[in-house]
Amino acid sequence: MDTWQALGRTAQARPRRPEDDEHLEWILVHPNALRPCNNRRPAPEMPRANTDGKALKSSFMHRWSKLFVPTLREAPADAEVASHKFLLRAGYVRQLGAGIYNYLFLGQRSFNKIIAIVREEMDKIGQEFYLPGILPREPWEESGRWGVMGDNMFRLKDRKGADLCLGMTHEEIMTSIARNELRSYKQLPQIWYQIQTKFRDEPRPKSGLLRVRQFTMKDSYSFDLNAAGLDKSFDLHDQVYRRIFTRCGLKFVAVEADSGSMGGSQSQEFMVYTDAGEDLIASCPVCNYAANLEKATSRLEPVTEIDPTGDGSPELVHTPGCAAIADVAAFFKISPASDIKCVAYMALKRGAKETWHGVAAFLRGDHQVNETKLMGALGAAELRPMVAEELEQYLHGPAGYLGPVGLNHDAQPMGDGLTVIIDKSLEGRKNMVCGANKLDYHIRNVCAGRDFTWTLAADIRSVNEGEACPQTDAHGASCSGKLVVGKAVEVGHIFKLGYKYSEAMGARVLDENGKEVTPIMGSYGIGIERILTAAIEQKNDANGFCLAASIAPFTVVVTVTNVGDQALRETGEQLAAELEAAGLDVLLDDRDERAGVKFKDADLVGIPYRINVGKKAASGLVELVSRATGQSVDVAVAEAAAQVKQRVDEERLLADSQ
RNA sequence: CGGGGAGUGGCUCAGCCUGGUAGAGCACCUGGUUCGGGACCAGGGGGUCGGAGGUUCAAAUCCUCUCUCCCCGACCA
Repeated sequence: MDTWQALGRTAQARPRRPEDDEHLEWILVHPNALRPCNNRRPAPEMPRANTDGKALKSSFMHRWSKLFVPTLREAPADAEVASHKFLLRAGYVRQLGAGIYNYLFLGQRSFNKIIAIVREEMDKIGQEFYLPGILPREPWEESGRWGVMGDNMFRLKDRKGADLCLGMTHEEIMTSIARNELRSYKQLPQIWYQIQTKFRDEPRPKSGLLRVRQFTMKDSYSFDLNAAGLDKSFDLHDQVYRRIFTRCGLKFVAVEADSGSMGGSQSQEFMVYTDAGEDLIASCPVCNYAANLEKATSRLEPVTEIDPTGDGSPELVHTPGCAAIADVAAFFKISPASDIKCVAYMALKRGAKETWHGVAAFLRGDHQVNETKLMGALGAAELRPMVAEELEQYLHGPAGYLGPVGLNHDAQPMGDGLTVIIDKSLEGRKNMVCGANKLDYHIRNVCAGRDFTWTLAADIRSVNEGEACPQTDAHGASCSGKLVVGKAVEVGHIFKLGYKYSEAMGARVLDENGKEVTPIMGSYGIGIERILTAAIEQKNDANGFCLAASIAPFTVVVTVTNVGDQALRETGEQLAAELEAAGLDVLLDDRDERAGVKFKDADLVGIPYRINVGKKAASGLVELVSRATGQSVDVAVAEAAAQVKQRVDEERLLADSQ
């Protein structure tokens, strides 16, 4: 109210002009325009009960004719994925640079609604903080991540030359607060969260808002006394995340995920299936198994070993020109499953200093290396293929003819010599074919363990679609399902971090025995714009997209088909006022445009309900159109508001019941 | 970072090969006719052709360098 009075006075200070009212109205409609940082708080509901005077009441209405909603008939050529095209066409966003976007009115409204849902749910389990986006170097040095983050971290210097970075995640900062403030087990558990801008200098921003360099994240961090406590915090987040995504109208799956460089034991991603996604998910249609391909396993059918030749001992065979698996298989008339494939890498180990180590990975000819798993098994930070000289140095052989027989390997991974790592599916295998580390030669009758050994055996392969589900039931019986692989986008991720940060940064509390202990941590993220993007990817058609009422910028648009007709205009105004009174976000399309233009625009921008005020209004009827189904029903003007309210309430009820 | 593509009014694009000083549709402004799925007529405004340098009497067009954006890959707590 202070704002309104102050503005009122300013406006009165000079002779009133007709446009003053309009301008005043504009500001009143947008109380946030005067807030310095409306990103931090959702648009507060205006205190409707406290409003006085007709002017204010009527000014509440959002009239399309007064708004800036720059819809585009055609999508800019730069946009490829559906969500990107539609966000641009619907006037939600405009691009400023690669992976950098302006949010316009509709985009920001939708955004604020998503944030409001996230906040409402997160407040049930945690406490909201707000940490800075610009961060000093020191905490990152303490955790060891100043170096690890590499070029993905935006770095800058202040005027004194001190190093700063733009926050890409906040484990360090939250942990520093915990270290400084938490003293006793009695203060645990704690769940602290924030909704804040993150910066990541992505090597390749892409797909509109799917991979960007500045985005908004809800990130939370839990501090518990012990593993059981962490399990609880993790489960709380799991439950709350499910509610958040459900309320936002997303169809999602929770999948097992790789922990990556975050460290930690368990991690779960919340994924939305869409071809625009960058992740591959393996899931079982029979049981509930679902995992990121970086993590997924499968049950392999036993391989029928081929018969040995000669006395069964390894035999050198001249195989000219057979460098590829397919050539070798054809030459020996065997299945690729009986061939041993070698993929040779140089692996980076990060410690006090960075060192590169030779690694030879062996697996079945018909399998593919999963580099995420491989790095995990090795404890490597990066991988790159060996070059020819390195192949010669470590394996003494040329590409295409590499094999495990006769290799000198280290006993421990990532030593000075060669690390030989085999996929578990090779253990116990017999009579296989492999390269001889000699141009144009292979060896047959090769048995794992007898003819070659290894530094370590691990699961380092990617599962293939159609392989058997790895799950077993309570009685130990195998699941009968076959895995299917689909593309998805990650909208949330929850991690059990363990002690990595609390230990590194020296956070300690006293337990009930007065003994110093390190709290155990979890970290949990939700990408706010990815919710919007995923929702659009999930529900769009030729005309535009459809958002759930919970996250749409407006719940209902009242389309006055012909504003030249005063009766229609008045009916529209009145109906919109009723919808407002019912607590719905209403947009009144009072533009002097042809009906077709307004219908197209309404469909484009994703508002879930539309009420057409047209010819039938004379007989007291309007049309209620659902964007999702396209279905239209005639309802009495007097009933329309209640009908929309009922549908929206049902949608919310449905979400709540899940 | 490797590979590919593109920069010409706000948007989509033509013109470039074969140099001669910029065009269409949509959008925008004015007037009129229209008015239920992106109307029509008439008139009008708006572009140093991403930037720099060069060749030439003359460059959107040819050459060199550079910047930006998009796609594939690498990468991606």
